[in-house]
Amino acid sequence: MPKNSEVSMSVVRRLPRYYRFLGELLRTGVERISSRELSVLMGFTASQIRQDLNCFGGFGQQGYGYNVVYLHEAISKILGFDNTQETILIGAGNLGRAIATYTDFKGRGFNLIGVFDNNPAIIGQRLSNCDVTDIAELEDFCKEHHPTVAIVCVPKTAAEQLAGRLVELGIKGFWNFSHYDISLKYKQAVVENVHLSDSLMTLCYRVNNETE
Amino acid sequence: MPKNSEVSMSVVRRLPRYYRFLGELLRTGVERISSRELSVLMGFTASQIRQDLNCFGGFGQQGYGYNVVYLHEAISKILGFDNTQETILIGAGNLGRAIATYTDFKGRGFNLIGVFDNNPAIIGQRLSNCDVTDIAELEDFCKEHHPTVAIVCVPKTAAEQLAGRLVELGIKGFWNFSHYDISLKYKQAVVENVHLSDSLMTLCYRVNNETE
DNA sequence: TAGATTGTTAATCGATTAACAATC
DNA sequence: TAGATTGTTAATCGATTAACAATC
Repeated sequence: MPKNSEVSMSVVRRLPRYYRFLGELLRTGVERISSRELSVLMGFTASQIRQDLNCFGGFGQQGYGYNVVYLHEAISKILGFDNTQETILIGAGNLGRAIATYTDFKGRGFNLIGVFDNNPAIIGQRLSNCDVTDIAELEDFCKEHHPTVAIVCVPKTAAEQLAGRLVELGIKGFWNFSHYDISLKYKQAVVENVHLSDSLMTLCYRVNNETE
Repeated sequence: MPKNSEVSMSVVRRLPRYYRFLGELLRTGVERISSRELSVLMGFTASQIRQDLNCFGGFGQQGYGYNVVYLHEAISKILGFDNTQETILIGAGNLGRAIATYTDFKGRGFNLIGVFDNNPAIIGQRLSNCDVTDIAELEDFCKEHHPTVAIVCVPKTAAEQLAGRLVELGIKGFWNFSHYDISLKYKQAVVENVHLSDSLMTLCYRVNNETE
């Protein structure tokens, strides 16, 4: 098995998709599947599937294919779902509330332990098993509970001010919904950006150019 | 200028980022910028920036660089913001409501004209200038107003049932928040997926493997 | 004019696909 | 054993970077 750091981002970003489709097969009661069959379901080439999986080890068997239960479990381990990250959410506006409510943190290796906001009208409300807390208490909270991941659902300017503070407090990973580019200044941080408006702009281009 | 269809997806997906950074420069009052300066701000190489922009035409001037106002406006045109797409939102749960409230549709070439749900408790509520309407009225509405884009904020199974119906009714573009893979069955549709849980799983992997 | 910076071609790099020997 | 399908190497394809002549 190659060292994980050698695995390219292209491959890593396909892992969740494998996990989703295998989960589906699992629920359907499918026992084994070949890279060929999986390629039809997922819209990848069989070659790519075998290549991708072999970055992490040999999970298949010649002449048989892949055992669905075993492969699903293996990918869950690779993604690191059994190593829980203590997580905080910053910003409990519309988007933050939707994220907190909608997301299955527990099943994905995260444990939401705190929600913060600066709006007095929101502070004190209950959200996904957490009391929305004044952002002023962020330092105290982190020193006590040592979260490693932060979900950033605040406007750009607020994110700009928060990022350094969060890195300082030991946050290693960011699920970033703001337009502030955390990675540019904090190179060591792991940042997954969800730029909704970028996605919408791309859709605009494509609707105008791909449908003729 | 090459035909748009020749422009690769990699380039298209960077356009919104250019637009965002140029908008920022615009607000800061910066008049001109070189690909070198922009590369430092954005974290792309200067070479890539020039290469990308030249897919759409020569917007710069040797020895000068790029005029910020002009380039910003040009990218807005390329993205197609001046050609408004009539848009409907399906699913007014937590996520749908956040999307409807949070998103600047008007500034991005979209016009939200209808919101649909099947939950009687939600139908009739007011959301982003629309009355939440019973999904049963989808056909009548589309035949009258001819929307071209649908935002899908419903669970996987509902999306699976809806997709064909929407394509049938003339929807060309999908902003898809569900885990149903619309493209697999409807090849002609333009689909932008926002797979939040995939993004979170990727973060899980990276936090576990990139921070040692 | 001299300096700067683009537009564009060529070189490099990485990712995907094809092919096939190994093996269940 | 024969058939199927993997793991893996080699070939192809596409995207990024480097270089530089054109030109403002």
